[in-house]
Amino acid sequence: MADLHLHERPLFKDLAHQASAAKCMDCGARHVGLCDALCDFDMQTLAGAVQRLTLPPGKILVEEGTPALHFYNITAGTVRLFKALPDGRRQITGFMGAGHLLGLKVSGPAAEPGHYVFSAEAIGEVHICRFTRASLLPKLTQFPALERKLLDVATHELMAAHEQMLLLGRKTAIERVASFLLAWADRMALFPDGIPEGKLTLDLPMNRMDLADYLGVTIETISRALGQLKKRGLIELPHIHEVVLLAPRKLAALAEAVS
Amino acid sequence: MADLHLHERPLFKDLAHQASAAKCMDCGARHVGLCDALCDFDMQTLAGAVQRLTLPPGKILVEEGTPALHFYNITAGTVRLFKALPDGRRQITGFMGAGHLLGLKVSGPAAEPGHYVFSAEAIGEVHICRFTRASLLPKLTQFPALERKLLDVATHELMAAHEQMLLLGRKTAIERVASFLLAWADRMALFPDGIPEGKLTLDLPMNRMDLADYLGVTIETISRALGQLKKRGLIELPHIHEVVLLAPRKLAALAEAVS
DNA sequence: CGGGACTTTGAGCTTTCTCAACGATGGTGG
DNA sequence: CCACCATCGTTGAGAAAGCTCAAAGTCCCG
Repeated sequence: MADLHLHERPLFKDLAHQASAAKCMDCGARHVGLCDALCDFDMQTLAGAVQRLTLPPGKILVEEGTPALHFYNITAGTVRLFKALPDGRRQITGFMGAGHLLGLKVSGPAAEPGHYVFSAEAIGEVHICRFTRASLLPKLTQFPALERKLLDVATHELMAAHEQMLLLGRKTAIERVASFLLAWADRMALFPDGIPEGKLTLDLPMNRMDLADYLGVTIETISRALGQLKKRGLIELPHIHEVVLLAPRKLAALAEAVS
Repeated sequence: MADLHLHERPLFKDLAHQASAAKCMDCGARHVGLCDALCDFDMQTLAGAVQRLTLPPGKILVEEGTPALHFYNITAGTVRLFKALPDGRRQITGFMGAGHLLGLKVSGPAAEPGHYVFSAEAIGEVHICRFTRASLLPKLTQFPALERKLLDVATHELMAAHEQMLLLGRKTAIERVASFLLAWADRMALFPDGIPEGKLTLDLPMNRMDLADYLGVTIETISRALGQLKKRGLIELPHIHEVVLLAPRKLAALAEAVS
């Protein structure tokens, strides 16, 4: 509703500070992800268990049903999370960007091994920081602040998930697309003071197929809905991966079926 | 997939033990909800801030957008959680039963006041144990075990939410109903050793409208899907609020689109 | 026994999907 | 530098799943 624009926002946006010494200390996501909750001393001990990796487009990070061995902290790029049915139908459950932690949701209690309950693939090139679950989980009990942060993250994702259920269960195609564009703009921190009146440019790293599988429709429907929004003067599409919101407020009214 | 039947299960099922002294000590949900994580001593201090209430059918516990003042621990009955659009469309995001904690998801960081992001109503008569967020939140920092339990709960709900997204975004009406029946059976702890071969009776406290709004279809579609399942010999409908699963395995194959 | 709320069933309609063709775009090699 | 090719996106026409509207059937409760 009124605070739709709050939902998909990543929890941490301050990329400013930079340390300099060890692997973790000069990480771009140092003050973005949960690493912030580990004190510097402990960061040193964690750094030993950490791998920084660069993944090519399409690279599979996580496959549903495989043993959950790692956490992934995304430092650059975008990842799609999804679940699939045996006949190939796919539902993308979220897009994760810099500062997001991957691997929280596994079957069984959080403290036990378990298996991943989703798959994850890189969209475009992705930089991640990977560490074993075994190395982080003990830290949880040691640093309550870390657990608190994980709880905040989980709670936040839960709210976004419920908003998405409303979208998938009850919104029309065009409302879904409008809602997505606004949520994406908000997540990119483009709404510091609420939804603005004027125009606003968005970069969409994902392709139409991803969008379709995220919004529970087909690529043709995505294409037609975007066309419709363009025809109504609500957006422009300068490039395939770029959308200009011409009237964000009107888009919001459409997304929430106000009027 | 294979572990669909794991998802909707409440975390705690052992209703056996009974204490006897104070308000909390003889609570039926004492070893079911998160109270288990508070030591007995602290339970006493919490008991002072607790109200046990009995709610009539249809009673609104929580209204979306209002300040989040309380946590609710459900001790008996079933509650529907939902989000609604201004024009009245409604999406039920979950059904909560005995042992479930309500009020975790609010806007803003978990430690701040914030507002509820969902509404909640009693289905049938519901018994709850209500306490203020203000009284519980300090306990979080004090008892890390409590925070851990909340994290487990949130993680578990997140998995269920993602499973539901797959259902809402990609499954047909009949697959949705089949999936729901299995998830509900599992949640009622009827699958201790996986999905059985033989028949199995379920009580459905909610009406068709609730089912429809949970599964993202209309009541007519629910009715037709149940009729279809009956015609195929997969279920029986002795009463409106009772379903007999005649062939749970076949139902599971249908729910996951296997074959 | 009657009334209201809920459920089922039926008929026609709408939205979205499917299938197919066409168009754009970006990368590659000549 | 351009032409070609593969991939991705758009557009159109017909089909289908599910929705809407309407009527009849059930069930519960007083």
